[in-house]
Amino acid sequence: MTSQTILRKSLHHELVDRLQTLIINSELKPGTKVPEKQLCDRFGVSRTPLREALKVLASDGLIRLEPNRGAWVTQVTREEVEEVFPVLGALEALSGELACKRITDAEIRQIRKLHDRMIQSYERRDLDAYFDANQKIHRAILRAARNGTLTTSCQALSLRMQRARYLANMSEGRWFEAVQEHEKILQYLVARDGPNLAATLLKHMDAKRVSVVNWLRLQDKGGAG
Amino acid sequence: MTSQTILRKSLHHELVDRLQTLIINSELKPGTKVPEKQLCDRFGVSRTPLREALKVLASDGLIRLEPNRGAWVTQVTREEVEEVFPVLGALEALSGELACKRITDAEIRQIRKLHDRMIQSYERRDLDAYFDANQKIHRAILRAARNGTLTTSCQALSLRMQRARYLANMSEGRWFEAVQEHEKILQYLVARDGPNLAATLLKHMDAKRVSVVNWLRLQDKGGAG
DNA sequence: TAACGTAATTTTGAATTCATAATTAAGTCA
DNA sequence: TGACTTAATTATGAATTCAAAATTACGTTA
Repeated sequence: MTSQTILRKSLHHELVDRLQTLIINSELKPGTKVPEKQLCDRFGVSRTPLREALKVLASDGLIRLEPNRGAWVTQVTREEVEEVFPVLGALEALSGELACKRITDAEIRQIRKLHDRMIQSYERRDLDAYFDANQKIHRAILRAARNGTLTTSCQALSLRMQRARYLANMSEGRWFEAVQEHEKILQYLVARDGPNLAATLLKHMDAKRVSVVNWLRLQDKGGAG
Repeated sequence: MTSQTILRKSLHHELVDRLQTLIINSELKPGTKVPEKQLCDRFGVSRTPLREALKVLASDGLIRLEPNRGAWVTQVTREEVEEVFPVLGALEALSGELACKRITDAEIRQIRKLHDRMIQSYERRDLDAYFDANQKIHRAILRAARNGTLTTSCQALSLRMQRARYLANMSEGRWFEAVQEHEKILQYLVARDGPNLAATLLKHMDAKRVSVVNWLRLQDKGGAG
């Protein structure tokens, strides 16, 4: 039993969470093998619940199971990005549309706060803080849509892009553009203008796709990340 | 080792498929407990791979895991239907849009064949054959969209609705309407008219939602299914 | 030394075992 | 009889064990 030993109710569920975190923080690096034994030691669990968690992560596309060769952390490929972002775009557009119908004034105030914080992070050029606030805004809109299935689907896909998205240090120009888009997002949300919010979120997501694809292209050329 | 014993490579993966089938065919009935031991006997496997499969099915929402109380087949509730269909609508709309950009003439010919078969099934009032052709059409459009992620997401959600959808014996009026919608779907696909195909698929899915919700309402009142 | 083949080791997949929690059955008392 | 305890049984969650596959280490030969 190490200090990190897990004590919560459903072991495999907790492990799913923890492993997701490790993958997003790229403590488990894309393209590498999932060190089963090492993780068992680290979390103080046996292989059974760990392997249960791996099956779930595999069905979410975060790892790939190779028969008799173990589990591998999946790479974020260009093909995957080109697939996932359009789907994410459609889902976020829907979330915007639903949110406009259901969001409360209090929730809008909350989002405005997050928005302001995001703008301040932008002005400081603090990418980490920017992404944090950004993500919280998208999540808040999703929550306002009052659709758990939508939330789950979005988050699953988001997760797959997150590694890449975090690493995609945007160009100064793209960053400015993204901030402008967010001004519109807030504006349409306040106006409860579903169609325009949906369209803006869709465009926003497509721009993100382009940004991430560009970054991947650089990665391929430039070598190490 | 019974006659149904599974021999394929990845046991848990095969079990995920088989259990999904059992649930869709409601051989495992909504609201009932998943008979772990019985299934192990039936498939000639031990509890380990079966339980791995159950974790995956739980993450897809087909079953619910209650700590220390086993796995239960989830009910199709009205709330779930109201959540899932809008998401499915958005995804199918996207699939239509993408399909229009990418579908080949050969694929359209194939879909036309399925369409004709569906119409014939309608004229015979053969609901099973109708649903079969219907589903194949939707899958063919999805395939033409050339987006594996979209396909996976759609099918996961579809699966959750399938039990309900099959059982939703449509009213004569609704059935006629659905057929009309499918005529438009084929038409827009042939014309490669993405926006209109998307809109039609969205409407189609929303009508399905209404139909399923109505059927659930009857279930609640009338008792047994 | 480099390529190949074989033995030792490790890893994987899945069955089995084991402690604990939940359920059922049996017994007690009003 | 019917509510409440308590004991027996069963089911669950997770560790352990075991056979088979893959990998590594080693030795042989050209």
